[in-house]
Amino acid sequence: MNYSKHRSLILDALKINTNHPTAEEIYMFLKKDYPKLSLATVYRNLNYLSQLCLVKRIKGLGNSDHFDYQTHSHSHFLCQSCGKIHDLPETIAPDINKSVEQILEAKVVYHDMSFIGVCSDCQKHHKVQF
Amino acid sequence: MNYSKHRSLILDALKINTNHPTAEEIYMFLKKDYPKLSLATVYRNLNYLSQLCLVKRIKGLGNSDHFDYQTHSHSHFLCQSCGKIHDLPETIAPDINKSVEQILEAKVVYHDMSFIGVCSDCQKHHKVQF
DNA sequence: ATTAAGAATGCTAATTATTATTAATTTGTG
DNA sequence: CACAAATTAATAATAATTAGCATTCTTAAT
Repeated sequence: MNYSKHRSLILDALKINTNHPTAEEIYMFLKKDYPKLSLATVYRNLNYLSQLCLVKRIKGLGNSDHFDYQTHSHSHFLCQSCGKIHDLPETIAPDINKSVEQILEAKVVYHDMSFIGVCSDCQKHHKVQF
Repeated sequence: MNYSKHRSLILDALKINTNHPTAEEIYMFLKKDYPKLSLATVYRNLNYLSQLCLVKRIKGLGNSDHFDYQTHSHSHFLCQSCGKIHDLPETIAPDINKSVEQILEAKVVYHDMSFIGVCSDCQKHHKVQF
C-alpha cells in the first residue's frame, strides 16, 4: 500500500473528530478544505483502514456505519435522544471475551458493545425522546 | 393498531426461524406460501414490531439488519467465516447496565453486545475466513 | 349483516448507503 | 526523469430501506 495524502487526511480527521463520524460526515468535514476529495475515496479508505485495524467500524442506531480512531476494544453509549455516541472505558467487563470463548468453544477476535438509552445531558434538559 | 394477518405471519416466521433472519430472508421464507406478500410489508411490520419491542433488531456484520423473536436482553456471536449468528446467555455480564449507568449518569434502556470471531464448527472444518 | 372510518397492503418510485468502473493522476523506484 | 503500480475523481451501479398512493382488510357502531 502506497502513501496517500487523502488516506492520511481521513485518518487525521478521525483523530481530531472524536465524535464517531460516519463516512459522509468525514467527507463533509474534509470537503471544506479539500474540495477535490471524493466521497468514494472516503469510503474506500475507511474500508482499507478498518481492515488494517487502524480505525474501528461502529454500528450505530441508524443505517450508516460510524468510525472511531480508537481501535482498542472499548464500548459505546448511544443516546436515543440526541443521537450522540459516548465512549466507555473497557473496564466494565474486562474478561468477557474469554467467557464467550469458553461458552461457545469459539475464537473471539473482538467485541462490539453498545448501551442504548438517554444520556445525562438529555435527562437534565428534558429533551423529547424519539 | 389493527390485527393483520401478515404481521402475525411475520412474527410467526421469526418464532420458527431462530437463525436471526434479515427482512429479505423473512420475505423469501413467507413468499413461498403467501405469494401476495410484499417486501415493503415485511419491512413496515418489522419496524412496527421492533418499536413495540415484540422483536429485536440486530446489527450483523453486513449492511442489512437481522431480527430476533427473543426480545429479552441477550448477546450474539457473529462468525466471520460462515456468517451465522449464535445466541449467548445473558449470564456473561449480569449487572453491566447498572455499571454503565453509574459511569455516565445515564439511563440505560438496553444493550447490544456482539462478539465477533470464528465459531467452533468453522474452526474444526478449517474454513477460510473472509 | 351493513357500513363507514381507519388501518394495512401491494406496487412502484424514491432515498440512502455503499460499492464498482474507468480514465486520469499520483507515488515509489530504478 | 521514466515507468509501473497505487490511488483518485467522477459517475454509474447496486443494495437496503422507505415513501406515496390507490386498493383491500378490520373494526366497531348501526
